Amino acid sequence: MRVLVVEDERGILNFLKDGLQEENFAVDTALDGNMGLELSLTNDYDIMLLDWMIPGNSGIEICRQVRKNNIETPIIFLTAKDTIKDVVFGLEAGANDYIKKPFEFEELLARIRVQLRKNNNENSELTFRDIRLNIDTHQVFKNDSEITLTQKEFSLLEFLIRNKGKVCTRTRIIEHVWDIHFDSDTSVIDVYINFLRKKLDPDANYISTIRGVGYIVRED
Amino acid sequence: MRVLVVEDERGILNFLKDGLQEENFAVDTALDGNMGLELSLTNDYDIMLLDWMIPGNSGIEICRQVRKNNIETPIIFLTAKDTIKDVVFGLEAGANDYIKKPFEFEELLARIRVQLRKNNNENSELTFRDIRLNIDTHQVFKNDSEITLTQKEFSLLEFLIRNKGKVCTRTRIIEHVWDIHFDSDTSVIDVYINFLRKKLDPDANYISTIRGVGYIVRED
DNA sequence: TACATTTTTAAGACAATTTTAAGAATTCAT
DNA sequence: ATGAATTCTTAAAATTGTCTTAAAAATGTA
Repeated sequence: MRVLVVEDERGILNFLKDGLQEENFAVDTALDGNMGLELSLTNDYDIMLLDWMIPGNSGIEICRQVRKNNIETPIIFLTAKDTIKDVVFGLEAGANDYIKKPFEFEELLARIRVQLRKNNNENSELTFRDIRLNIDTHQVFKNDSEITLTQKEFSLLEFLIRNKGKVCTRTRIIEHVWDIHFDSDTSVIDVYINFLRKKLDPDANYISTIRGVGYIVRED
Repeated sequence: MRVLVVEDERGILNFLKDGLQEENFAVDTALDGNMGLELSLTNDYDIMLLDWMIPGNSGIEICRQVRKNNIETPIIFLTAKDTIKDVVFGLEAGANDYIKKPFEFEELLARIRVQLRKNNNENSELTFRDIRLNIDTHQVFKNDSEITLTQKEFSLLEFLIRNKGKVCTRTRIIEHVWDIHFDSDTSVIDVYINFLRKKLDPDANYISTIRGVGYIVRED
């Protein structure tokens, strides 16, 4: 899951970044509204967190622009207490939720999950053929027997399954799972696809390669 | 838990509906007082949220009618007015609480819980495998023999058990158990996990580590 | 104040994960 | 069939996260 955080206080920004990365989000950050607007329009995020009061374009301005460009990505505002009255404007501008600073990280996470769940119509369990993947417990089951995955393996599988039936290009994988946004000649994806295939079932074809494009998981 | 929300601003109504559904409430909504009154008298709700100023019967009118029909369901007013006069008026009409707009969703939730709790008596004992943890007496038992835990050890174990079956990330643990809400690189969690493991049973695997993510306790 | 207990810090050992790199195998276009 | 490009596989190196101590700091108590 890829998230954009626009926040001008460096301390809070880092706090959010670390916490979200710990939750396996790929995190992009911007310290001002201009940078934030640019990123929000040129990248494909799963959710955006915007501070209300930031230099350059304000959070609400970014929100308007994003919606004007028909980008439906859920937006959550981070607002200081004295600007809570403006929340109504925020919701009108197309935001999906807001949270008052100072907030608990867990509450933020909960709200993020609410927004992500709406689009995906999911609880915390993803399934694919006989594979069940529980986001909360970080467990993966194949026919009720557990498969132990590392963090990166888990994230990769999660991303593939969330995009079940769609080809995941290498670029999108490296962006969403590894948070790398520049061209790099790494073979780390290949290696991890290999890890996953081995762990899921060395013989079955759970993850198909689309040569020159990427990978895809499909129901039968 | 079933809740009725009467509110004429569609945006706020949807916001409330979504938020409450996320909290596992069954939500009925009405956009005006007439509809609201009809629902309130013909259905059996656990709690009602009434906007003060709505077309048709006002919130306070609904409240009076409900009480006149001997319905004791807790009622919370959502009011833009914040003068003491209005509050007194509302409470006299039979409301149990009120909340000023704009309000924080968390605060509303808290107030709802207060009302609902009046009918519920909570159990103060948490259990996990052969471990029993009594919140009131601050005692921990393993198979009827007591284990002495310090404050922090107790809090940590309580948090883990309350989240039984879910991964507790370091961020969440440090927020809930240590009340630290900023980035910090402390190893205090590791140390306390170690304390707990030793005290509970040095050999058994009560608390599992999920590398790169956090810790989790699971029933077998 | 002195003492015992609890909490926090710090650091090295250790283990697991992640990344790199390079040769082998496969695929595809010609 | 051949060569170029792409992907697979493996092993080892680099990195990171966790565990375990021990000691320091803070807190509570007689």
